[in-house]
Amino acid sequence: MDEKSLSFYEKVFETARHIPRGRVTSYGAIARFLGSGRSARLVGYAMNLSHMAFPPVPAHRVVNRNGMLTGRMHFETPETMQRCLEAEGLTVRQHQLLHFKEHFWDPSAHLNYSDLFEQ
DNA sequence: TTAATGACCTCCG
DNA sequence: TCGGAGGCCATTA
Repeated sequence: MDEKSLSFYEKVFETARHIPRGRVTSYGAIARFLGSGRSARLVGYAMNLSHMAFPPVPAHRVVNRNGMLTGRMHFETPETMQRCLEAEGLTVRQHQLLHFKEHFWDPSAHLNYSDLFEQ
């Protein structure tokens, strides 16, 4: 599969893999980076499939716009997502990320779409 | 082919 | 400032 055949969710995977350890981003931020800021739901759908993706996708670093761990139910156990984040130095309270803004990592500010998907 | 679904976001009252 | 409703678009049945 060449870069042009990359489906939307494969681009989501590739973007998510670039999220630095200890940082997080949002579905909407990824959607905007991929060119369709209104496709945030598709990013969520893509994360559903990320379990069988290889290389692995750090899906736990993707939360919703408020820093809530809305996707925790889709991990092996509802605690998995929180544990992964805490293992990276983040603090989770009531299924919500503390200091979300400070740890927020915006793909469109650190990555270049052309570099990733168009060489 | 049509209809329904979804780990969301934004706008409007 | 807060809450509700609509919209978006790929994938699956």
